[in-house]
Amino acid sequence: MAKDYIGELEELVLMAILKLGPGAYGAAIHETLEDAGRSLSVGALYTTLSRLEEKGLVGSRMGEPTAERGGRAKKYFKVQAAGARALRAAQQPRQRLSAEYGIV
Amino acid sequence: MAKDYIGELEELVLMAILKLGPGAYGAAIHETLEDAGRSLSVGALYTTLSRLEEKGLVGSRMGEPTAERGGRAKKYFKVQAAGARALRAAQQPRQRLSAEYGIV
DNA sequence: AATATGGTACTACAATGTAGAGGAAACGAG
DNA sequence: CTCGTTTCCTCTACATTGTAGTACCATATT
Repeated sequence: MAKDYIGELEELVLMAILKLGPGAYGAAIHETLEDAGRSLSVGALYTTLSRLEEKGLVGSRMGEPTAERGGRAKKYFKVQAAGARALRAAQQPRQRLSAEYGIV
Repeated sequence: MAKDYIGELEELVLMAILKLGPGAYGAAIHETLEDAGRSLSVGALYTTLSRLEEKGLVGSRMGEPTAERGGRAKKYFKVQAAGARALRAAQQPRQRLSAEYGIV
């Protein structure tokens, strides 16, 4: 694994998926991030999701269309083992640095 | 302030400077990051430092040459108020997301 | 059938991350 | 006093991530 660092957004997206659990699909993830204070466009999110999927950090499955107005099929995402690992790896240096003066 | 997100490396560099305090110069920062488990080339570090300086997140001053073998003048960096703010801003969404399932 | 709604995909460009090679300055040994 | 060694900074070029806008699709309402 030559390159194992993920970016800032990628990290947040992974966390949002974990938080949402089984109900993690695009729009919900977007809302979660906005609520957390990280504003971004919907397009930016899907691009990031695609890249995470390419790298094997998240997996996805298409859901059934719901009976709501505009109920298009949702794409549900979940964090793979490799994704959880990448998340931990991303957080480690920060923890080591912050531990010493408590800025976390 | 249209764009106020900083990247993963930028964040770590800011933290390393804070940790080192007055003794924060290139090589020391590099060593600190390596020790924290974030390996990177020296070139990558200086590029990042320049960009942080351009953005006004860090300031710098040239030191006096020391009396060591090869004791060339060092460039000392410090985190500006805007840098500390950016650091906090970068950490906020992560905290809000992680608070709920404790992955931090 | 037309439009509103909730959702995903594509495209193109900006910002960050990355490393390598290349100076510049100071010291010690000859 | 000049040469190699050490320490440190700068420049260049390219890869990866971040960003938003726009297009697109399917269903429900009217």
